Amino acid sequence: MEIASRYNPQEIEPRILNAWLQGGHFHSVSRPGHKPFSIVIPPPNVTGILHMGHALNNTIQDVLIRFNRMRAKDSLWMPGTDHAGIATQNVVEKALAKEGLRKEDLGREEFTRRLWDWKEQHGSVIINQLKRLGASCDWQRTRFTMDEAYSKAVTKVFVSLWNKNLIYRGYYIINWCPRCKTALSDEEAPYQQAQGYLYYIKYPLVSQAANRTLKPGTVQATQTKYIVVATTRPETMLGDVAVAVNPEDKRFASYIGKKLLLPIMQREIPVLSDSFVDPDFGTGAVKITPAHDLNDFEMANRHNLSPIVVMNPDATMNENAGEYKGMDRFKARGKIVEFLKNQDLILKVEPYTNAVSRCYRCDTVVEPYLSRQWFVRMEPLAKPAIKAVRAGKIKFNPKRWEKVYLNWMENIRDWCISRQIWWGHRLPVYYCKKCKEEPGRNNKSQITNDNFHPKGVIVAEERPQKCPHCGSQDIVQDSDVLDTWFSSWLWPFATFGWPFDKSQVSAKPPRRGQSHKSQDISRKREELKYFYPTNVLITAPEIIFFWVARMIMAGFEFMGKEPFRDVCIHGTVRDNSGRKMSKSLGNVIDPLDIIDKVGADALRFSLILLAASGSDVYLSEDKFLVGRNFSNKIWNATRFVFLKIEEKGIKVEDFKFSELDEVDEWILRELSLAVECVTESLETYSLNEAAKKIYEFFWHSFCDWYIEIVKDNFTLSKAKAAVFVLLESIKLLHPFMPFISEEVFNLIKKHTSLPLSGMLASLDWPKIGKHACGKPMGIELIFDTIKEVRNIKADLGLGQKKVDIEVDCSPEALKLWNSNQGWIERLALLKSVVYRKGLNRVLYKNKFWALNIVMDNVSLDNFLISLGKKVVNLEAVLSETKARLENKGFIQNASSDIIDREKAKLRDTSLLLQRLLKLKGAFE
RNA sequence: GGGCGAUUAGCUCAGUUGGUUAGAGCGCUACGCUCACAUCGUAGAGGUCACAGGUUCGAGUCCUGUAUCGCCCACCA
Repeated sequence: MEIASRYNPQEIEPRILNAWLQGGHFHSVSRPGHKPFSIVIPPPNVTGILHMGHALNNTIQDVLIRFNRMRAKDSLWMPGTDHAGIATQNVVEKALAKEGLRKEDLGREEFTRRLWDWKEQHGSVIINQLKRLGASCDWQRTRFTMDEAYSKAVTKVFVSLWNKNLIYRGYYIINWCPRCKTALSDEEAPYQQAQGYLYYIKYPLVSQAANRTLKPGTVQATQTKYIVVATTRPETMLGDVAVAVNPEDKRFASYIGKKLLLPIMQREIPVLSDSFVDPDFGTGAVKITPAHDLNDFEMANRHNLSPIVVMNPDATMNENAGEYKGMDRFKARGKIVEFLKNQDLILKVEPYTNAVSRCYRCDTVVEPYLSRQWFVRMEPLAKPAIKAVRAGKIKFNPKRWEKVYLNWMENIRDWCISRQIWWGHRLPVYYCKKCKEEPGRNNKSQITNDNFHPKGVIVAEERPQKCPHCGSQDIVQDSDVLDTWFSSWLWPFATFGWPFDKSQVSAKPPRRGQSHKSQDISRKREELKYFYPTNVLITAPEIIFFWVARMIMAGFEFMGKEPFRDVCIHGTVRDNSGRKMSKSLGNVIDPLDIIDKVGADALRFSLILLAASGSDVYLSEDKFLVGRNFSNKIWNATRFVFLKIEEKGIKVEDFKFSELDEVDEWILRELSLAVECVTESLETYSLNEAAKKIYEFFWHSFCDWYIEIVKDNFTLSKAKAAVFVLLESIKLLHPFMPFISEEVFNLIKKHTSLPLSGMLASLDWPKIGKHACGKPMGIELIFDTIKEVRNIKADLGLGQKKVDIEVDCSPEALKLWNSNQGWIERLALLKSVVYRKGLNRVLYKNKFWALNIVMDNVSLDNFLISLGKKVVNLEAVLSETKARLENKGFIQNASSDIIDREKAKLRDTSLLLQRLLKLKGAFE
């Protein structure tokens, strides 16, 4: 026998993978008259390496894709990677640093070339890792967000939004990393708790402070009236333009409209009222620094105050900072505090824990910074996206995420899309130098957001030859690139080749009668029409805002349709104590390591079992043993079947069953129920329900009962049934454990003469109900009897000893017993079964037979104890049931079948109880 | 500060519209190397379903409140 007794995924998985890829089993094309099923992969970062989150996310997608592929749908899983602007640039910059170079040393062009080199060399790492996981993506279609065709989509979208006045350039407070010198999105600047200080600073009233200079040795501020403001960043006070209080706050009512003298800068600033100010926080008065704080910026806008930027892009103080010019922001903070202390302008300093944003790549404290950036106006885009979800066109699963989505969408803010880095899609924005100088990005003290289409700014898909306004050829392109998400939000349709630009070059040779370009384009158009909207998007909760919501908006804006019909949000993968897995915590479990140890199938199956719909997954290495053990069980069940077939020289050529007995019928019925359950569960995205059902059926029905029963009576008929069940089981299993199921399929082909060909991945899904059998069967009662006999034997201390039993039964039941006696004796560990009328003791009884175990000289202690427990239980049930049936309310209100059930229960329980009491009495 | 979720066996979780004696896996205990599998088999122990009220003939399930934990959002200087 050449089948190993242990399943060895390391040998099998690479071979199967290769066969799938060679056979083109994952490629899908649109076929008129067929049904599509499509998913676009959440594109991993091109710098990424597979982590458990990916493993879970992609396993779920693969299960759905494989399931639908087997249901003969044209199943397309679109793979690809994301250029991940800052992350990738960071990786390459680090590599450069090893050569002692900075990107500026190379210049933009050369540095970008290096980035592409890096991508060519390392960009497919995660793709190959996904293949090892078993992901059945249509790999021929693998896309990259900076592919030429994809980039055209990005440019087109930018221009289109600009033309509709949905993109504008303007000043706003953004997250600014002074080290990277770029704007960051909110997700790129996560908050961290930081220990700092809250400084309470006195701002004197001008009426009293007028003509007084607040310099050392002159008038003491304590002698004047003042307002105290609290701040964590005293250096920003140099840019203060006002102090705000709550209009309801009586303490400050008399100050409103008056002027304060801003210490150090000696600038007069107004006291204004704004309901944003929380009278209960700090002193109830807020300094307004519009250029360095988002709230202040918005308040200043409300009150028509101009911001004053006091820092340079590298976070040193600028010329607006007076004597602190050139000083680093933190050094300036110290100096300013020192000065204020000397002036007695600090009331107190309190330790304070607040949230500080840090750059995710270099950990530098991010500065809220007034800067000229490009924005997308989101509200108009959000409207149809909100409507669609409300109308149920797009469904979230679990549903609760819908609220999260809607809440964000209804309070949506404009999207800062420009980044001051070099890796990404460059803005299709050109400046005519003659019409208008390219504006400096920083140091603006004026908030003048641009008009709709300002002069000298040209937004176009192609670089213009000359300025349409003045004809000048002195034109420069904006140096910024777009936020990575500005390309990912187009993923569900841009991956199909949209917008089908004619200049796209096809790699395919032209076909007869049509130029290859137009042929290619019309095919792509068809495919988009066929596969879009995609069926379902599988992603993690933290991606809802960045990506899911934006894809929905882009879908409606550019396709006029939702990008997907269902969104499944799965949980986060955590370590066993609930912490997120991260390199810095050192609690990462590497999926590739698990694949090496137990196989991709075991990894996949374990993950699905653990990931109950949308709940977080707590992992430790031992949790993968479930999958490993199950693999081995499947393997050995298969091994057993073919071992027997070989031993008996049986030829299985077809599934024409001529002589099914009760046991065969039972297992076929169980199989049918499993098919039904798994199918329904997969249709409703209850993957773990489906996985559990397969596990339960295969292990506990097929292996524990069926195989055990047929072991010593392995006929042709049994072989057929066993192979049939095996074949149908691995079909059910295939979406979850594609490798082992495929290998079992190979073995079936090898050891039988069944007309099977191709690969399991392309086979049809089992039909529901085909083998359901309505025949009432006593076989399950036999199972119960065997269990009960084992149970009693264990209590009697006869666990592994063979015993004689006596059975009293009807002639009909006797037939059942006789025809199955062999395996009954084996499974219940019996020496013999004697049939006789009337037993002098009944240990077990059901509707059809009663049974006694012949025994002498055994300890009855345990048996009587468990008998006693049973009696107590039954008495409780009995009195409960009685009480229920005597309850008028119950009789009046409960449905008739419930009442009937209770009546039956009363009958059965009291009979059983009587018998047990009698039995107990006989022993005592 | 708002919102959401969770709380069921030692651990991780199921429990469908309220209706038999609340289930599974892992772990644990006992026995067994029975010729597919010790990555196995058989049996067993283990739960006042977080707490307090309420609705109901009947609540793990519905309502209200409390506690603890977790997550998300937010402009609190």
